[in-house]
Amino acid sequence: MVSLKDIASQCNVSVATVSKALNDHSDIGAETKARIRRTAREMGYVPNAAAKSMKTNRTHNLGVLFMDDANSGLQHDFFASVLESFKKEVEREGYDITFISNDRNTPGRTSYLNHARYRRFDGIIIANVHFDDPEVVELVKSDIPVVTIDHIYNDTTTILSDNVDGINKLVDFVVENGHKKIAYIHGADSSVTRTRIITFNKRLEEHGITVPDEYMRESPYRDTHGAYETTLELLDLPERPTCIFYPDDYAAYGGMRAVMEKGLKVPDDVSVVGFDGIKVARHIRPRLTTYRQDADELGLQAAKNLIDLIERPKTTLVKQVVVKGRLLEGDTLKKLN
Amino acid sequence: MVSLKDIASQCNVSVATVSKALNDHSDIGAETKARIRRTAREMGYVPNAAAKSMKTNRTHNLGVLFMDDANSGLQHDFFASVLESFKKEVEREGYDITFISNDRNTPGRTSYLNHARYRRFDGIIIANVHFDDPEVVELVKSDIPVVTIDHIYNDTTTILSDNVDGINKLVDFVVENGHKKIAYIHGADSSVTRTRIITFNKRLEEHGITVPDEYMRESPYRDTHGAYETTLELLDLPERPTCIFYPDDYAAYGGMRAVMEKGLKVPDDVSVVGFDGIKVARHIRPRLTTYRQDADELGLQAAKNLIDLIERPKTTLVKQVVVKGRLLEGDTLKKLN
DNA sequence: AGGTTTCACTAAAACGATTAACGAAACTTT
DNA sequence: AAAGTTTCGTTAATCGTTTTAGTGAAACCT
Repeated sequence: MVSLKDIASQCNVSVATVSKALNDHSDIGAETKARIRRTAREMGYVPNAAAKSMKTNRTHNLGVLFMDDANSGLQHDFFASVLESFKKEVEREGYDITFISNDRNTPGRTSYLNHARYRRFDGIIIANVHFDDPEVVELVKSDIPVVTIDHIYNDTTTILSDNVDGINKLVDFVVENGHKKIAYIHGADSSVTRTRIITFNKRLEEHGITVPDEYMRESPYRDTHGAYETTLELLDLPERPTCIFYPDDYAAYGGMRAVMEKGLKVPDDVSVVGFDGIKVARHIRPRLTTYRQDADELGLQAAKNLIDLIERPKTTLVKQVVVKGRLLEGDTLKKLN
Repeated sequence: MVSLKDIASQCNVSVATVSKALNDHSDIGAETKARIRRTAREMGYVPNAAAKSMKTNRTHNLGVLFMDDANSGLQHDFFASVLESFKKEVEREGYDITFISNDRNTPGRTSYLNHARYRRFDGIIIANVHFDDPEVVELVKSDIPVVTIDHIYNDTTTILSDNVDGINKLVDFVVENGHKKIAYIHGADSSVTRTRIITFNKRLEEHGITVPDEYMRESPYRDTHGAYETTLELLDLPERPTCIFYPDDYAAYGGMRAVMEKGLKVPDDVSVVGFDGIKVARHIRPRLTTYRQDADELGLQAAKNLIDLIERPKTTLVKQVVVKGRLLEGDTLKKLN
């Protein structure tokens, strides 16, 4: 590989001059600069990121921690979209992204934090992990700039979907369509789940509807089989709900399968409401009624905020950015009466 | 950050000794070694990947080029699975992965190759790109070890699905179910597409079935709308096909929508056959009849072969690894007669 | 006692860049 | 014309490692 030294000797100048010429410092003469740059191009010079980072203490490389223990990280349509959008934005700013390895049982692995230190990431984005994992907490508490998606820590910038808005919109829509017996299969406990449950109950109460305990069930996020089982339980209740909320779209498909296998129809017998707005759902009939989170905006905000934290630490505040989504009216909700 | 130098002065030994102790060289005494290692741990030492790579000429970082111009890279369920599997395997071997940025119109961007050189990737995996893009070709022709997924170059190791097996299995299955009027909406031209088309025609011929020209249509991969439109054309033919093959599962869903909007039923009026076996399809009814590519195995093979090329260049052959998938019998194929 | 091995460690160069400090012309001032 | 300013480069230190060659002391042999 051709280095500054090669260019220097080719041009009969010092290495320093070459460095300055290529970085457009003002103390190199115009034609010297031009000559050096031309030679660099002709020789096929490419800077060495490692060498550069040693001097500048900046790698222009961001760490991505993006995986739960179900390992559905990249295959999670919604988070893949967020990451895609994040990636696009940071690349525009000259950053690359590298995954923080997450396989907990590889021999010789180190903690997330040590991995991040080893690669000297300038910043880190965290999403879709166990946020109470001590290793994750350690990472968040470190001096490396961090942005989290969809989970609130103190002292950390967070980008999150407007879950309150989402649940409110869905509840309103369902109630407007005449539903009164509404069940909610919610995801496993987390700050997001709690927000959704509270909002769900509160909004229904405002509509004068109380939700019986047996209508509130827990089933993991993105677990179609769990949702399937839980839906069967709901359908066997003496007072069958007319509408079921799901923790996410995948779960909703599991639920719809249960409804169909019971010999019932969606939405004629049971209405179904998802959450997320996964892309593939737009191509499948019946179209799922759901709340589409704005993955692009989430990724964009994560990128912008992280880069601000890195490049302008003095003037950047830690904050929570809430991103609104929108109601997607599909064909899985029946208008009653 | 604590460096070798800090440990050295703490232990009253030279930097060289510390380096050797941590790397377990044989010429450091046992108790010195132990003392140094303990101190390193206590001081929270983490090696600096950049410094290390400068001396060793190895970054233990692999480049990933994984994006077509539709930017459906990460959101492509199938390729996300491949990448996930690839990632897991290389991490086991101590490698990280970094994306080669693909946004062609960011100011100051360099070619894929230059990006790869800048980061000094030890190797590169390429999938789902325009393989005839000059920049991709340049990358493949470079001296950096490369493995491609699903595209054959000379002199490059390729991991590919057994498209011949896939099409044969699907054709056999469809014919066994009594279909004779079989249309094929195939993807845009590529080595994979060509293989599939040739196999499709050949196998049907062996079954004594000739496919009229108007049954062969082209529509881009993963384009639900294109598939929708093309399906409408097929349904309007005087001799409507009884079964339609699609380039992939997404396209198949687009096609199914067209069938339904025509007031026809899948599979009663028109049977539908996909390709890929995307995960979400297992949760949606009707279940798509398709050929499930073994994404995990593809990723695993890509990882193993790439690492072999990097670590054992002398003894590793460039080769083509073919990975079989399996027929997924769903509910979208009707048994005729 | 002198010579040879072995052991445990150090010195120093090198990887490829950046940058503060310095210096020699050349050009302005007064 | 002496002094001050620009202008354009160079020198040398440095980032954190690895590695080759070398060193001195102890241990072994004869």
